[in-house]
Amino acid sequence: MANQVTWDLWRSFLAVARQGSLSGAARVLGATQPTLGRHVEALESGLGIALFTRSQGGLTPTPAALALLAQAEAMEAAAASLRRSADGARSEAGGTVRITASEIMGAEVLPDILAGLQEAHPALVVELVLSNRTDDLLRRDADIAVRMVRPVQEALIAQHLGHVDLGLYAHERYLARHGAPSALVELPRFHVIGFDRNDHSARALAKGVIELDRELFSLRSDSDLAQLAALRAGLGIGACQARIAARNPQLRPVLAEALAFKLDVWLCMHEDQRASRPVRLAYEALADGLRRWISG
Amino acid sequence: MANQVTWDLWRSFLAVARQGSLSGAARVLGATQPTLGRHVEALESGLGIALFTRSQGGLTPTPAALALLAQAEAMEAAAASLRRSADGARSEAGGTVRITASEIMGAEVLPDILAGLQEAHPALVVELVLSNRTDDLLRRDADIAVRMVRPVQEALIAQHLGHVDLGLYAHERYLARHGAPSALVELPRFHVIGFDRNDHSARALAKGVIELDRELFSLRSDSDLAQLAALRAGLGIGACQARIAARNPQLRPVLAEALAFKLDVWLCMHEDQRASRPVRLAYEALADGLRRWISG
DNA sequence: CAGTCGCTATACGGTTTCGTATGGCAAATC
DNA sequence: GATTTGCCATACGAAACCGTATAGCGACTG
Repeated sequence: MANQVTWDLWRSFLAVARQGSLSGAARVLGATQPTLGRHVEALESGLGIALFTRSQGGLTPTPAALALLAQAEAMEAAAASLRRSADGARSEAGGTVRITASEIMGAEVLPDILAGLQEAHPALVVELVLSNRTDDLLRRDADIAVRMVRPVQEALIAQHLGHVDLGLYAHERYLARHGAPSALVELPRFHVIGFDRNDHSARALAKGVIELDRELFSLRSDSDLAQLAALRAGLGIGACQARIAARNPQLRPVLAEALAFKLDVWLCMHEDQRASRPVRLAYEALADGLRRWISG
Repeated sequence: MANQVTWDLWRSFLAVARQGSLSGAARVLGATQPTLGRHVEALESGLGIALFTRSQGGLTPTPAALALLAQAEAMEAAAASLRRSADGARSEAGGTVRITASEIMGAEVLPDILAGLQEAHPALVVELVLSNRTDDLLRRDADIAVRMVRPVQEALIAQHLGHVDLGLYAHERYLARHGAPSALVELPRFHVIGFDRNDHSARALAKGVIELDRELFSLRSDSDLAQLAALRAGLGIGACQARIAARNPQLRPVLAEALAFKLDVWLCMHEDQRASRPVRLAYEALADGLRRWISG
């Protein structure tokens, strides 16, 4: 009853909630099922609330536990961040750095840059998180973020690297079969590849340039990579970075004079991580590589 | 050597780093000095790095430890947030809610609103953090934030409540002695109260309206409350919310027709906390009270 | 329908961890 | 200059914790 709620109990709580069973959590944490059972019991008694309903098949989180889950994950992210930083401080050359970027940047642009980084510093381990969420950094899910919007948080070091040009493209096979629109108003008669329900990237992309309506698209996907793959496969007309399109000569610009966006490229990291050598190395490599990518 | 780095070790690390001694940390955590010594030892051996240099007077953090400190604090904030949420889920009426706001709002506007909340829900405990930093919420240093800028993070629930009017004011005693400026260009000849080194609020306040130069001010303070106090004491001309100025009839508007700002008022909370009853109660009370304050 | 699998709950012995007590050291104090 | 204070380091007994083993239950399978 008067038991202390130690931080470790939260780790056990998180594992049990994720695995759905004491046994599963025990396997993940390298402990045993009775131990996890005791931890959950201690946490429940320390907090004074029920966290799981026990059944023979496992443990089901109560609504109260579900409400705590996201915050426990934030705590876990902080612990993981601490571990990465400490590992980076230990060895002179090694360490792990966790980078988040948009799907497109992460899959199409960063690999080349990271390959060079890996070659220059073989002991460096890079973790790459592809996500369009912009709050990975503040949740400490990552050390460095490549973003297309200007970050506003004061605790971040942010650097504007320039901008990439975007435009509409289509595979030459598609254009040979369906022709090409000669004006924006013709677009609805073609197969347009666009977002499904996530209008976030679209909002950032087309600030008042054009009214992007979900209904316009004949192929919808919230995965930018799926959109790019569809574009390459000749399914229709879609948006793409000019430099990425240039790598595939079969992709031809569409309505290039009528429609052109640009996206700013920002590189961000935590102020705290300034002293971390692996993070600094990766940051420099990304800044250098992205600048080179931007300028061609 | 092959020891596990448990989450609790970070709590001990944080306490030792803060207190500067094992004994002091032991007092804070309710443990004993040998235990804290063992924890630090285990953490250092688990991470493979030295965290403190021992001396007879206490323990001094190494640079590596200092680099980890901010992240450990983030972890602590997450743990505290978990505890608040759990406490709120336990009792039907009670719980603790942590609110952050700017100094001015927190000292001049919120107390009245919170008094009403306290009266309606006596078991509710309110923690008020006055800070102009905008990242308190994401670091989980608070549950609810009253901010004057639009938050951009997706994980936040944000509500625009309206805007407050700002203008320049001065005490009638000051005006009687020094007169009042009749145009903006005359302002440098008067005593102007403004910020010291923190130009953040100024940037948000005067977006292109007027070039605010630090040299313009004859009284400089980064504390908004100190600025307000100086204004009330008749030290010179300074910016103030119109409704706050109206409560003190001796404060007279200066250059009201030439200079008028407005600040948006936003109320934010974490998505995660939607299920938390005390947070929701405080959120509703703040939304209601602030709207009333804004509309007069 | 018997058999297997996966889970939780409980009892018990071993190990880890903690707290108490003590020694030693440096700095401040009377 | 003796004394007190505050600190870390170490040794030892006690308490808490963990893991092993087992029983019991339900669901799925052949």
